[in-house]
Order: sequence, then structure tokens, then C-alpha cells
Amino acid sequence: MPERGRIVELVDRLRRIAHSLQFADGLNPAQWEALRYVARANRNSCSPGALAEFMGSTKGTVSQTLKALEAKGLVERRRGAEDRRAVRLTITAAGRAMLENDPLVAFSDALSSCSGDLRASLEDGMERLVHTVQLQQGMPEFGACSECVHFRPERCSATSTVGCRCAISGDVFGAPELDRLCADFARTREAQPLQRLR
Amino acid sequence: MPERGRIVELVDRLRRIAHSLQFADGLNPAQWEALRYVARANRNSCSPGALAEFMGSTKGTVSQTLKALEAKGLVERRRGAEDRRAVRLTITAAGRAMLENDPLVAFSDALSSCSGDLRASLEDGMERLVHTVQLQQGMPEFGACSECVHFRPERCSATSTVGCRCAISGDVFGAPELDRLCADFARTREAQPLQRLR
DNA sequence: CAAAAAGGTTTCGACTCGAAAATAAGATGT
DNA sequence: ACATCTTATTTTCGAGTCGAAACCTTTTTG
Repeated sequence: MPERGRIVELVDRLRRIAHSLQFADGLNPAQWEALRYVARANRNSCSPGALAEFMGSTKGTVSQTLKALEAKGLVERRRGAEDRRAVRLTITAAGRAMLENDPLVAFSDALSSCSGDLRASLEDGMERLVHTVQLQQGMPEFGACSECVHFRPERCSATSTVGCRCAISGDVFGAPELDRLCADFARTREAQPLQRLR
Repeated sequence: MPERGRIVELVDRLRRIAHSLQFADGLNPAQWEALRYVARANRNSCSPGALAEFMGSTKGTVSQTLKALEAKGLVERRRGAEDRRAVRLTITAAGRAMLENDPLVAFSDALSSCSGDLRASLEDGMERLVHTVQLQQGMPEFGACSECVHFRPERCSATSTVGCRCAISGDVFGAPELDRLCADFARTREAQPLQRLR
């Protein structure tokens, strides 16, 4: 019997540490999370609504977080050209600069001295843990095209780069956006998570 | 280059999920964390001060968390017999019952279908990650006698069970308390964390 | 077109948390 | 003994976060 609650304690310790680290540079944890998201989401998902879903929060709450980030000059809100209800979020140069000293890189630093295999196996394990819990709890999952059900490979117009036509939105994403987070993400191969770790 | 920020995203995802799960049964994340702590700390560490240190919070904040838990009948606060400034915290039967459906067991459940080796290697990796970051950041670490510098094995008075005399507090802990968290904990072998994972 | 739906923002109230002051009991020094 | 310092905790207060509900505006639908 390998002690039932160890993972519970570890997850809560991680939560507590990550929480307290993220009060750096005048931002709070929600603001750091939103800033990271805006830097990492594809163009279809850079909206307050998608961010709210990502954060498991409400649009009202997210609106205030974004207001704070905009006031600090870290993100921009622009109304959409075609659909004038929509707001498109973009990170500014100052926002990217801020992310250079993301307080959570402390976790990345902690892994810097261990082998790539070790790091990869830990990351894979944590990723499956996250995925499994999100699935069990019916939480939405965000991810990139490469593992998405809606992914349809496609050649871009002029160049020979392989892009992605999304079966949901119908939009084409080029190489730079293929690795970005998407709100329409649905993982391929839903079953048997965590059975084989590597 | 195995993508720099993956661990950052995973940790923040874990934080977000753990946060939102912990609004169950009328408690909030701080209250769940405190309840778990009271159930898990040894008798020297069951105090508001130690809890504040554990949670990286202030005594004032913790005092309110405890007031809420006491009002719900989940913990008891009793003034110490010898030192009347001190308060000793104990978990009630209702508190233990509450912990039976700790919302974070979702993480334990997520690992239930994978092999013991896999689970152990993931837990070991996460533990080293937590330990390394706590060390880097100068955060206090809590742990049990078995890995503590101050541990001095000792036979209990009447029985033949091996206990622990703590070199700091001078107190003797019997078998049931050897695995409990202690505020005076200091890990043996400070160096090279995460070099070898197993 | 009117009505409903979708995307966001604002308002309001409850709650959390940290800083500082207050309380109270030991410990220390003379 | 007595004043002072330290330790342990609680209370008070104010800033800030967050969610629910109401509101505004722009599409979509019937």
C-alpha cells in the first residue's frame, strides 16, 4: 500500500508554491496566467471568452483581469473587424518582456540539472495526470493542432510548408501557429490515459 | 531543445485545477489545506503559527481560516496546558469525515489505473521538484522524522517500539507520530536533488 | 423585422488576505 | 520583585479578487 494521499499532498504543495511565487512584478496569479495564455493561444482563441473557459472562471472576472493587464500596457484589446462583438487580444512588447521573468520558470530551473529523459518522463507523467483529471471532471482541455481531432493537414498557398485546416473553424493555421493553444481542441485517442507512461 | 516552458504550463494547469476543485462542501482552498495539515502534523506542530509558516501565510490570515473551520466543527482550538499562550489544534471526528471526500483525491483516482512503479516514479519526481524549488526559494520545508536531521532513534519506555527523540524539541515521538509533518524538519543530504530520479 | 443568442463589460456584494495594532503569557535582566 | 523583551495568537481595517446578475451591443434566427 504505497500511501494513498501522497499525490494529494504533492499537488497541493505545488499549488501553494506556484500561487505564492506568482505575486511578482505587481501582477497576481490570475494576471500571470492570462498573460501566458495570450502569448500562447492561436488567433481564434485570443478572446476574453476563450480565456474565461481556459481559466475556469467567468467572463466578468476575466474582463477585470484584462483591464488590469491593459492598464499596465501588457496586452491590447481590439474589437474584431468582421464581428464587432468580438474582442481580439494581443500581447504587447512589454508583455513579452514581462514574460521573460515569469516567476514560474523557477520550476524549469529546478529541472535544469537533471537529464532530458528524466525531465521528459516527469513532464509526460504530469501531463497525463492533468489530462486524466480534466477528463474525469468534465473540464475543457486546451491543446495544439498536432494532437487535435479536427486537424486536417494542408499545404499553404505559396510555400510548401504544411499547415492545418481546422475542421471546426475552417481556418488555416500556418507553421507558426500550429503549436498554439486552441479553444476548439479535442484530443485524439480519448481512452486509456496513464496506462503506459512512455 | 525540449521546449522550455512545458513544465511551467503544467504546474500552472495543476494549480488552476487544484484550486477550482477545492471549493467543495462549503470549504475554500485555504480551509482544505489547513484541515489536511491539522490531520497530518505532529503534536508539536499543531499550532496556528506552524500552520501559517506551512501555508506561507500570516498568522492573522490563518486565524480566520481556523475560526471558520472551528465554526463548522471540523477542528478544535484549545489553549495549551503548560504554555497558556499556545493554542493546540486538533481535528474532530467531523473533520476526519470531511477529509474522507477531500476533493483532491481526484488526483489519486487519476493514478489508480496505472502501475505502482509508474505512480511512484511520478510522485518521486514531483517531490524532488517541490523540494528543489522550496530550497531555491528559501521556503520552509515540512517533513517527517524518518528523513530529518534531528532524528535520534530511541526505544519507547514500556514497549519495544522504536520512537524518535527530536534533537530540537527534545520530545519523543512514538510510532504513530513518526510519519507526521513537523515544523522543525530539516532534510538530510541537502545537496544534489533531482540528479538521479530513482 | 422582432426576438433570441452571442460576446463583453459593469456593478455589486461576499469573501480573502495581509499589515498593523491589540492582547496575553513567558522569559530575561537587574 | 519589576520592568522589559519576546513569543503566540487574535482582532481590526482596508485593499483587492471573484462570481452572479444586469446591461450593452452586434449578429443570427424565426
